[in-house]
Amino acid sequence: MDNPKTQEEQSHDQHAVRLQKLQNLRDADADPYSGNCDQTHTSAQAKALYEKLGLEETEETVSVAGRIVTFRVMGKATFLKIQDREGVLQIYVKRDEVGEEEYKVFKKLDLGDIIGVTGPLFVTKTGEVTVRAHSYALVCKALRPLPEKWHGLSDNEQIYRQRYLDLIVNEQSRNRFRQRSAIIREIREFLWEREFIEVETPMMQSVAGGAAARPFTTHFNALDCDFFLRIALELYLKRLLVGGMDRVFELGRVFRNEGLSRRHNPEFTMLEAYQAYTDFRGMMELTRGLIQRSAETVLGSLQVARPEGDEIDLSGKWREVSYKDLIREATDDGDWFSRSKSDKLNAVNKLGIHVDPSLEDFEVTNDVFEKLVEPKLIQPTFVTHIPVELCPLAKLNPEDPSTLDVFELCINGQEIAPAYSEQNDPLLQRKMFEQQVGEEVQNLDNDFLLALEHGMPPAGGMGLGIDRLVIFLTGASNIRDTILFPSLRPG
RNA sequence: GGGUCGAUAGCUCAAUCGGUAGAGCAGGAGCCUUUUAAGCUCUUGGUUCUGGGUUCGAGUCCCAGUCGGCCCA
Repeated sequence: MDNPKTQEEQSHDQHAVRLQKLQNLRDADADPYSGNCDQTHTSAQAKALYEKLGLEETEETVSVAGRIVTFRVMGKATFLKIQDREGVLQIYVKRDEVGEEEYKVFKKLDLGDIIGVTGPLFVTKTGEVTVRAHSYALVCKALRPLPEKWHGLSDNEQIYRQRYLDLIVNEQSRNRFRQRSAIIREIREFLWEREFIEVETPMMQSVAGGAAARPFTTHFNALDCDFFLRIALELYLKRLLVGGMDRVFELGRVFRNEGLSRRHNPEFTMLEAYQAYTDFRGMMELTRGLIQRSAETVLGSLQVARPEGDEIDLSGKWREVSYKDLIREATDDGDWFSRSKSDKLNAVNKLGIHVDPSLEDFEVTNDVFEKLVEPKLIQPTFVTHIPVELCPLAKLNPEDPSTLDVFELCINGQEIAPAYSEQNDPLLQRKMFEQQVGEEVQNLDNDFLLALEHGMPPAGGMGLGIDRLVIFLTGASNIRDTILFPSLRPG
């Protein structure tokens, strides 16, 4: 069945060699895609079983399954390792145990093939728990070779475009996405325990409100009109507050038609939670508890390591400081907020940052915040008393109506979670929306304002950027390392 | 969008001043019945991202483009 000449000619072309191997199997009536195999134990369970029995060799038989990641033929015996969702397990195959003919076929297996193996456990003389194969079954022939076993896959582009290869080969990446899942699970558990209910609201909206960002546009054929992908969850969740859902949250994708960077992906995952009869102070407790719980469960610690070397300490209460104090400190100017815009621009240049002179006064200050303050807020910090211009959806601070009853939580040099005492005065809300004319595509959501007029209970609301939370909890250096399939130009 | 760096075998990477494109792993043919990045012998494998240009000669220099990384907006 082998044609040595053909194989020799094609030995450089691994795809062709594997196609030939597949054909040989089919010719022998052994289609590797038609069957399945048992999995009584995962790799970790098999090892645990052996530890529990504590025997040098046991007759306990296990069936395991996974992808072949190493394959060492030593003549009439072979060691190989299979990888399943929990890790890697060694398999030992002896010619004398599986039979001469079977062993010949077995040796044609390739790295990347998926097999099932049944046999008893033993430990090798170097101490590794191993399955002594009584039988095996090829259940999927891989036609493409795996990336290199030692260096793995390091080409960024291939990692993102062919994430499956990254996941097969790079354990760190595998772990990071498991952690992401665990974090999200903890967030849900935390909110469910506090009697929040989870909802789903429209992703396609005729008015994309709730934030200042440019939306993606799409066309709704049946209605023959343009729709927008949502940029925030806020306005629909507040409608649900009006509807009597006093504790409500949504965890889902939002879309912002803006640039890509180390910290921005156009589609990203947001949590928003709203709780009636509390305010932004209540949200402070909620947000802190939620992040502490995630860190504790997923990392087992409230001290989070950073790639930069230092640690983030999430324990205890977190620092609270007003926006204005931070600005005065960063500009070393106690009278910053009484200066004219041109004075501010002059001062900003001296601080060594570039600011667009056509910006509004408050935007100049906010640029200072984003460029000089935020990057330095490594330890968790609730920034409070944010200027009224920056958000039209929050209640004014009673003592200083030029600021809002809100906080912006910064950790790891990034803003990660804003929270408000939600504005529920329908007339004032309308006025604040109307003053926002200069903002990017932020049309007036009249339907939302109508809902407010029916009465929304006083409430605290918070939003949490899940990707950014995952960045710092997992020590990733880039948002793309926390998103399985980040946005890329079509290749 | 601007700046900058990069793209070489399936993967990870070399290639001096512009002078015959190499290695390790993977692959192929063998040896090897407890290996650990197994080992040993032999061996296949290239549109050097694409398209132009300079040159006797281009992976290398120049121009344009594609994709990606980083920094900035």
